[in-house]
Amino acid sequence: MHIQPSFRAVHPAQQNHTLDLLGAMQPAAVTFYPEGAVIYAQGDKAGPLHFVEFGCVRICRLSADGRRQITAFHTAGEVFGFEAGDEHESYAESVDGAGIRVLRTANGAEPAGSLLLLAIKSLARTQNHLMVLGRRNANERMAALLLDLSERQGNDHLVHLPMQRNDIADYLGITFETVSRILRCLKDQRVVRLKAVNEIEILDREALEDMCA
Amino acid sequence: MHIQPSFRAVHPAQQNHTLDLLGAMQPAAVTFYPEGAVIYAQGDKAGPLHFVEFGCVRICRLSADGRRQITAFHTAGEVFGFEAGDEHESYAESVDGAGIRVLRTANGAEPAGSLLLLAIKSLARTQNHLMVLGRRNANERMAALLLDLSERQGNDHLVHLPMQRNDIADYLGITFETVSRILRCLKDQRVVRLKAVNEIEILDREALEDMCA
DNA sequence: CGACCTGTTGATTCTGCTCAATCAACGTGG
DNA sequence: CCACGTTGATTGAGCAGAATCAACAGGTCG
Repeated sequence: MHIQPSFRAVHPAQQNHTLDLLGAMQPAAVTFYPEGAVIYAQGDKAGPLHFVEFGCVRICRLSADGRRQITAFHTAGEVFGFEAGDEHESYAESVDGAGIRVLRTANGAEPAGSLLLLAIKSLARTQNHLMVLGRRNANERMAALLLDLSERQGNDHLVHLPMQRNDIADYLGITFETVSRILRCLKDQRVVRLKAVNEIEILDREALEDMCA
Repeated sequence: MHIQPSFRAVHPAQQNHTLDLLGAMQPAAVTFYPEGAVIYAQGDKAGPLHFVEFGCVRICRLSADGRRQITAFHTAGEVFGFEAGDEHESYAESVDGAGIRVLRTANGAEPAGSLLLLAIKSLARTQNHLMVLGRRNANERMAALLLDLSERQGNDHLVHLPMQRNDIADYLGITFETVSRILRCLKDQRVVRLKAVNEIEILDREALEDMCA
C-alpha cells in the first residue's frame, strides 16, 4: 500500500489545465484502492471530483437486470466523478490498484474554467465511444480500444491491458468470449502478438487503423 | 420563416441555469434552419454554444467509411456545441426546422458555473445513451427512446417523432428496417399505437419501462 | 493436491443486417 | 385530372456476426 505521487508528473495524459487545477486545490491525501476496491458506489451522494495519481479506474453502470456497461477507463492524470445530480449514477472501482486524490471543489474559488474544460473532454471521449458502440462491429471495437490504449500509454508498439477480459467486454459492449476470439483472430492475421495475457504487441498498426476508418 | 421566441419560456426542458445563462449573455438573433439545414459542419472551427429556441437538432458524426452515428437530439431549451478542441468533431443539422440562438461566450464574464453544469448534463445524457448502445437489444433501445421523448415532451401518452426512421436508426445504432419492424412488433403487442407515422400513442407504458429495466 | 479463477475454444442458436420488393404519400408536368 | 417519378416506410427471405451454453486449459492460492 505504498503511494507513488511521482507517477503523476511523468504521465503523458497530464495536461496543463489539470496541473492548474491541482495547484489551485487544497492539498488532499492520496488514497490507495486495491484491485477491485469500490471508490464510490452507484447511488452514493456525489460531490468532489477524483484525480487519478496512478493505476486505472473503471466507471460502470449497472442496469436493473444486472447487465453492466463500463462507460470509461481512467488512468493517471485524469479526473472523474462529474455528476449532474446530487448522487452518483455510476460507480467507480479500482482496476489494478489505483491511487486517488480527492479534489475538494465543493465551494470556494475553484478554477471553474479548468473544470469546464475537463468536463468537456470527458464528454468528447464519451461521444467517441458512442460512435464505437453504435456503428462498429466487434473487431473494430477491439481495434479502437487497442489504439486508444496505445496512444494513452505513449507506446506505439506495446499495449498493456490493466483490465481483464470481462472488463474489456463490458466496455466494448460485447462478451468476453468474443474478446478472446477477436484477439485470437488478430493474432492469426499477424496484426498483434500476445506477449502475455495482458501485454499486447502491435505488429501492424496500419491494419488496426484501417479497422477504425 | 417566422421566429417564435415565446416557445422558449414554456418548454419543460427550460432550466433555471439556462435562464441565468441566457440572461447573462449578449442578446443574439435567432436564426431559423429549415429541415435538413446544416448548423455547423464536422471540421468547422468551434466557438460559441448554440441554444435551441424551438424545433429539433441532431448531432452527428460520420466515420471515414460513411457510417453515421447520431450522438444526440436536442430540443427547445437545450444547449449544444461543446467541443474539446478548436474544431467541431461532430456536425449539427436541423431535423424539422429549428430556431437557434448563438450564445456568445467567446470571452468576457460568462457564467462559467452554469456552462459547467450544462456540459455535465450533456455528459450525463451521453453516458446514459452509452448504456443503451452497449447493453441493450433493438427492442429495448426503441423503448428507451420512446420513454425519453415522452418525458422530454411532457406527455405520458403521446410521443411525437420529429425525426424520420433513418435518424432514429442512426441514433439507436440499428438499421431503419429494424426500427420499422420493432414498431410493428410493439404495435402487435398493443404496447403502442401508430396514430401517424410520426405520432405514437403509448398504450402500455409499464411494458416499455420493463424493457428498460 | 484440490479448489478456484481467468482465459480460450467449440457447437449451436438467435438477433439483427443485407438485399429486395412493395406500398403510401407527395409533387410535378403534361 | 391523371401518369409519373421520388422519397420514406413497411415487409419478407436469407445470411452473418455475435451471444449462449459448455467444455477445457493454465495459473494461483489455500
